[in-house]
Amino acid sequence: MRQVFLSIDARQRDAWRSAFPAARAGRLDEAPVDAAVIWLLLPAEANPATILDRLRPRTSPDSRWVVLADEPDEETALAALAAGAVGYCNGQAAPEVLQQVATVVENGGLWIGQKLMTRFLSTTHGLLGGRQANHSAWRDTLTAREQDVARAVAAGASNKEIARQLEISERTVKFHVSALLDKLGARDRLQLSLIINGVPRNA
Amino acid sequence: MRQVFLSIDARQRDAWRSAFPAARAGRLDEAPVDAAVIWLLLPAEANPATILDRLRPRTSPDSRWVVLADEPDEETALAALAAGAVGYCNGQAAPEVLQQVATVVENGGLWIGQKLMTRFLSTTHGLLGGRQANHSAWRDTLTAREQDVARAVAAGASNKEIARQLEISERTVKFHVSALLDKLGARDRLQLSLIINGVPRNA
DNA sequence: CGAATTACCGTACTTCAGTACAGTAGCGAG
DNA sequence: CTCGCTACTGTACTGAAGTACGGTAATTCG
Repeated sequence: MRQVFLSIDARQRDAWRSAFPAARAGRLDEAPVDAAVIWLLLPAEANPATILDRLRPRTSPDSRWVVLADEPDEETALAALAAGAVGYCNGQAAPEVLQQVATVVENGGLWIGQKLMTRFLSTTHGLLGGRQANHSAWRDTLTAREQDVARAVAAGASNKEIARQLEISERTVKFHVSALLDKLGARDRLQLSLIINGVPRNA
Repeated sequence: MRQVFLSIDARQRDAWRSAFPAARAGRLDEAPVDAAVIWLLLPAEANPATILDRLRPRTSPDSRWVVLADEPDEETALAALAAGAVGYCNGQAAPEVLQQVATVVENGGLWIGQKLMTRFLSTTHGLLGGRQANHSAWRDTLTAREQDVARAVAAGASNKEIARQLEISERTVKFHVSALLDKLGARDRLQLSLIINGVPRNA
């Protein structure tokens, strides 16, 4: 049996069900589990480490774990991976995505999702003292002044505030903002801030 | 063409060659590159960020990058991933491993190798341990519905889009957004998104 | 020199966000 | 049963964001 789905209360995930129609679902405290990939739906407050540790003796040493979370967050992802999981993704993900995850982890890969990855990396990179000349992807298309405005927008400033900060008219701020939206393909300043802050938009 | 192998001096990798006999190899500074997976053999002293940034405009935005290193190290791995690579592995790896890496990254996965992964995690985990009260701080003040709206706003959706997503009227979305701004002390939805996305506040 | 780029500013306009001030309805606690 | 909380909706309004025209001045580059 390749895939098994486990949850605490035998809750079912429709997306998962349709991704792997032939697979089995069960409860966490069940008898020995044998599968290539074991999917775990954990409640938000649960500690992945404890659960994985309790489960490990009842499973084959070479099965691969994927933790599903309804509200993924960085900390839990780290905890899950540290506890031996090789995948961490949103429980509401589309069936196609889940199948992709399966392919990846079965082949020895690691899946933590694009969104988590970015945040994860930005945090880590800063903490490790890496020089932050990294996300220059957006930077090199922009002029110096546009970068000033971009930073201010990304920090949540209004046009009026930016105008005061840079000592230019509000009209000129709008001018630069429009250029930024155009160059970076954003619809409004919020999406602009997501791009600049490295938060990818969802599909 | 699915795989392309690039290096600075047209050096060849036998392992890679036999993993993908049909694929093409070339030099870094070549004309536009189009491939699903682009393999990059970088010298130890090179900065992955610089090279990837220089290369990015000449490639399709949805190609996946794998950086090969003769002497893999944690810092370079981080730099490569931060610069947009989705794989980092030893250039001397066996063909079977390389094919596995290809499968993983083509399916949207991330490959950084078992050894690096463990070191990586232990470092990160320790560093992140301290500062963790922030992410769920906003969650427990909010009702279930407010959290739905909060997530959508943070992702950059407009009121109209959220209304469609949640199947409620635009007016109700505004209602929830106002409650969110009040509860979380944000001035507008941009600041709200910064709070929810965990982007630190500056002046 | 002309052309392109950058930075700057103005008025007028449309669209959206957010608030004010209403209201209905369900549900659980005291 | 009333009180409080939550979810939902409506109309009307203000102000901000963003666009569409317009313009001047300085710089670099072929």
